[in-house]
Amino acid sequence: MKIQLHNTLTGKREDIDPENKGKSGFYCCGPTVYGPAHIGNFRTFLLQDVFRRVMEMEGINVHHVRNLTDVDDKTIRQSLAENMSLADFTEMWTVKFHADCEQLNMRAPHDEPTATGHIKEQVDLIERLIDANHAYVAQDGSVYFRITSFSEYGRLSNLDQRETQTQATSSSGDRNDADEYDRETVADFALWKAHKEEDGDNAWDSPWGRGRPGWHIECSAMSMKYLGESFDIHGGGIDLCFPHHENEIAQSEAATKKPFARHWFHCAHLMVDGGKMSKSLGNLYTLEDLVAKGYPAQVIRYLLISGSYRQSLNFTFQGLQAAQSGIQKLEKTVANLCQSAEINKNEFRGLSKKAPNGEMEFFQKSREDLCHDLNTSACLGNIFSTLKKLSIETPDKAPLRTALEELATILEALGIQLIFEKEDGDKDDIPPEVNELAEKRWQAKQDKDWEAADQLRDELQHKGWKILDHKDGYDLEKA
RNA sequence: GGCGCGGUAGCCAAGUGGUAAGGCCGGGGUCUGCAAAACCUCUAUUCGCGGGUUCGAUUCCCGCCCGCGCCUCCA
Repeated sequence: MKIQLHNTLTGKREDIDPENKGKSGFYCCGPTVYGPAHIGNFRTFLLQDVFRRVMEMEGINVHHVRNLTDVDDKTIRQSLAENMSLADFTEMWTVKFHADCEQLNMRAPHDEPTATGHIKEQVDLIERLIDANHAYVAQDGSVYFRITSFSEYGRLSNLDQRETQTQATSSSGDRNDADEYDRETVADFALWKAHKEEDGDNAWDSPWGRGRPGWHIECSAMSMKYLGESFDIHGGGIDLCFPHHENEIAQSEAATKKPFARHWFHCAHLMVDGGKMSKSLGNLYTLEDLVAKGYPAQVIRYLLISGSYRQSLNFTFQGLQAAQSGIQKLEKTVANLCQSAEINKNEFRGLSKKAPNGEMEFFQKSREDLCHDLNTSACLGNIFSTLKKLSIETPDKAPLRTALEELATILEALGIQLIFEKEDGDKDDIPPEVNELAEKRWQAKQDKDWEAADQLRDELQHKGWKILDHKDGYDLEKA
């Protein structure tokens, strides 16, 4: 089935990979590893993960690259502050990032290049730009991209040159004032930054002296190295549109004279309580924060992908709660259907497969939602409505099995793993005294001693256990 | 100021030129000694406001109001 995605560059929904069948280069701007990624970062990475999964479901061979920015002002500043080498410092946060990704059930990219691991590629690219007169060396040994040499500049973010230049003049403030004297135009951006005192030992040799790469150049150099000078899809948060992606396009296309990424895939931001998430407002959450509050990573994943990617999603705890209830409903319904189909629910996940060439019988709508501009929200909606129909119409085992296979396939594309509770092993976790109370209460109930039974039930409640009665017995569940 | 996104039930959120998916919460019911759980079921004559086009607009056009984001290194 054809996959379509809105392209920021053209403002239209376009087919993905219409010509280069079966193979797709997908580059994502990854995190700067100077601290724990927050759930806003993860919303983007998660949506990218879903998109990759959708392509894979449809049989496209994706080459997924996501970089790690391991040298910039923040990483340098923090590592120095913590008295660690830049390498050790960024390694520490990379490990943390990977652990978070795994918890969130994200597929690892095929390549995860680092900026410091690709100094040579970046230097080479900068040299090409200087040779082509698209870049120049400033007095201090920094190298800048000459944006007036690239007439397409501003196309992605719809800024014309006059605008970018006046904007730069009026808003650059004093942050980069030292650089400004060296630049031909204030809007020119750094490809290579000459070494400064505050960088410590973090500098590399280059034809222009010691220094370090500017931020934008790493993505150009690394995407081209792993995916070629032109590739299919480039993704990131909407905030990267300008200047980061604009700069990437300028650098790359000026150097290669070829179109860079064909398709630009931008995710809207996650908001918190209706506004931007920021450290200073104290509303910046990490995965760890939420897990510590008792929300499983799967629930967080569900919430973060439950809104469509072009729409900003407002994070609230009420929303998290809703996500938790939603995923639980999904789990119960699937467990019931598995029972009807005489399938062990633990084998449910294994039922997923690649999507068929033709249509799905039951979950085609959900599949189309995913393929048509990654409409995760509609996809989930259609999952629920299809499930409702299924449980009412209760078809025979064979069609039910087909339905479950399709559902497993869709959920695999969403990366949602259902966790079925009350597995056989779980009973062991019940403390003996709790079991004893529950037994007593059951006995009292059999004896129709309601008062005693209710009292015991309250007691169990206090100990944090809930009784789920059914006809000829009961289950215990942690409250 | 420029660019972009959005305003749909208590909350979250799809969507289409033909009369409003889904989730959460809440109500009702079945079950139960009562609960809980589970299952079933109900909840927007209406889609920010005012015009226009149309047989018909939430969906297209114009204007207005409100919210949010980006505007040089934040996913």
